[in-house]
Amino acid sequence: MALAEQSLSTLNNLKTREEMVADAIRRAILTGQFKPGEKLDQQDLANNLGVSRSPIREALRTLAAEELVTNFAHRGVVVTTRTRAELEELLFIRMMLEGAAARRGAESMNRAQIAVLEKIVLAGETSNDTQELLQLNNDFHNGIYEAFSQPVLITHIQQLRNKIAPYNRVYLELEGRKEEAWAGHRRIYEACVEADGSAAEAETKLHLEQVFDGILQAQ
Amino acid sequence: MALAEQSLSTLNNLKTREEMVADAIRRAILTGQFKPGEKLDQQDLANNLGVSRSPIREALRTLAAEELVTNFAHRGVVVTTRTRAELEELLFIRMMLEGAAARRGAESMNRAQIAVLEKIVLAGETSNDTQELLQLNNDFHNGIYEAFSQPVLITHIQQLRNKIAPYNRVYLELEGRKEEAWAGHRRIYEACVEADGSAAEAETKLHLEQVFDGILQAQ
DNA sequence: ATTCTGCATATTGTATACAATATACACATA
DNA sequence: TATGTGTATATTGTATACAATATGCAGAAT
Repeated sequence: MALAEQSLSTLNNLKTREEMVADAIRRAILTGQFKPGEKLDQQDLANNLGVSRSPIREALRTLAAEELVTNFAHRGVVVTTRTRAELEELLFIRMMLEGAAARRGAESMNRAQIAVLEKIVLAGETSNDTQELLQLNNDFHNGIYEAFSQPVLITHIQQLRNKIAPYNRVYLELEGRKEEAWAGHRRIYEACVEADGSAAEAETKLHLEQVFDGILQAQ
Repeated sequence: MALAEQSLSTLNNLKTREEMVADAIRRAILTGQFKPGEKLDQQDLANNLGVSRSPIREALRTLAAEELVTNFAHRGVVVTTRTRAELEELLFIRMMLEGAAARRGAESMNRAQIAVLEKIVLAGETSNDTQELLQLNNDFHNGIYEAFSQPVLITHIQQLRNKIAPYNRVYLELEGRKEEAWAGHRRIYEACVEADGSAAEAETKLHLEQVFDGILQAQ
């Protein structure tokens, strides 16, 4: 094994089991492998991931604080389910934060960042794979938000999106929604090209409103 | 022991040790008993709270996800410290969310809720005890936000305030800040009386800006 | 004197053992 | 049959034992 690879692997192993377990379960929830309402058995998780219940339990506390799972004392952990009203609240908050972030992003993007964004838009407009589209959607928004240095805001937005993620998988498969979403992305992209913060904010809010409409419709 | 008391006590004991521990440590951080940067020794906590390390560790994972503490693998947990830039970001987010919440609150408060708010304002204007003023400040804002039913938004705001709490204790002791803060509260209160959402939002943002100015000045 | 090396120690991370609670089912009772 | 009660069982919650890592200091090397 090459040294570089070895040290890289060693670095990865520096992550504790608790961290790796939390990442694995979080990923499973975000990708829809574990669905809302599904019970997560600690011993099963431990067996599947090859660790004891200790790091499993600690990881579940982390995920519970992120509201991706809900813990019922003595009864177990389930993937969080959300009412329509709760989703609406989350979507409202997300609109405020992402609107503000888009404004700042559009005002501070450089050419290289815009070029990356353009490639993502083109890829999104032509792709038809749901999994890939979800990834491109993430890349697009992150491409804007990472243009400026507000790590706290970005983290908050990401966590909000995670909370909604289990509910926006169905949405993209609705007729016409995919095209609608990427038309919105293109308008936001164009606002970025012109460094027009107000337009970026307005288009982002409009775009999210359409997305949310689809998500709520799918419930 | 009276039956009512007993059953109440039993209900309280239904809380797991992990929950009680998390509450205790969270409270200690929010009240300034544990200060930013302070290391939290697991065994010490276990001894002081009369439990084993297991519930302590799980509680610390919860608090870490809330960003009240920061975990360094194999090195321990410390109360989270924040840079000025991070505080500014948190304050910015809080302004957006609390502004929106104040608008909705002002538009939906009933007479009883307004009467409660008035008492809080009067108490705040006359009190001089820092601890009490912090509590009254909480009560005032919660009094508005709980007037409407948006539990998700309220939770988010509360968590944001918790993240900042360790840094806003010094502020109230700065000359003139206490009066400034309660003058702001009164203006927000008056906007609520008139059910003027726009004014409530504007006054809340103004109020928070002043508070933030004080917090940042104290750093 | 300063820097490096290696070991001792303390603390955290993980596994396992044990206790407490909730659930389900059998059985009794009306 | 329907309802209630008790007990067995499975799962979670907690304590303890053990492993792994980081830290600090003693002593060596320069």
